[in-house]
Amino acid sequence: MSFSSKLIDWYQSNKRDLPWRARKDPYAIWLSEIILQQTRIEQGLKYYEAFIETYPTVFDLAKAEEENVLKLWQGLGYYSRARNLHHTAQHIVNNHKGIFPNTHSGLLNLKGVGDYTASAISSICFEEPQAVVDGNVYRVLARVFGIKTPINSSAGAKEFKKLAQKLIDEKHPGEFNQALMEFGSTHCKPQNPFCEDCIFNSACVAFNNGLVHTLPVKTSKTKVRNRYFNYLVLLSEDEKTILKKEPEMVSGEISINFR
DNA sequence: CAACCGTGGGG
DNA sequence: TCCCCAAGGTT
Repeated sequence: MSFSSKLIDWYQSNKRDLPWRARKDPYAIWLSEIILQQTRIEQGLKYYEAFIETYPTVFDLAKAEEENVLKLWQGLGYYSRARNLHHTAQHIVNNHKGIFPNTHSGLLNLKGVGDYTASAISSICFEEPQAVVDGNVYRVLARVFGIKTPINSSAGAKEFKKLAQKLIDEKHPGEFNQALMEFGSTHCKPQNPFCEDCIFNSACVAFNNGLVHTLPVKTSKTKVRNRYFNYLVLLSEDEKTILKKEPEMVSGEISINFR
């Protein structure tokens, strides 16, 4: 049985009942995808409900005041998403008669829509086989296939997109994409994944080599941290610093000799 | 490609 | 308290 078949079978019986899964119209899917960018489903859920209720169609969103859109977005973070959302709704209404582009490349032209979101919309709404690669997909593929390429590198981005694209079920791309993300989100979790009860554990490279907690690999970016050091500087009567360097000084240690 | 954009939750 | 992570995109 293929990777995609096993995955989709798992999805059929394990998927959560989420409101946007009941529809395939690009407005609802686009709205949900923008809201869910870098946002947990539990957090985005209320906002999706509020937006779809307040602005049932792209026309309603387009004619809203930006101020009101931002007000409804309040608390979600990444506020440029809200401005782009409103801007794109007006663009769709004014230049495309309210009809969303129906291809991956067409969707990519919309503000706030990158490769991930264009792939999600085109696969879910138009059955275009474009693989999504989000944090969940990185994790699942890195573990199952034992990929050690850092996910936050350009090489990693290419490699994972290529693999996901190879694995995708071209007959059911939307289903496959959602299944892969759902699997990563609720089963192949970052911490304490359910490896003992996993459809891939006989083949999973990470599971069979003790790498589950090692993969995916992420290169640590140099993060700025405020550190406070206290120095004691001793001066002699003639303003000379009294400090003697130790030979063989260990990096990071400072030695001061008093005399 | 690094930096930046936000908030909430978990370890 | 601190760091990581979350259905990413833009500059």
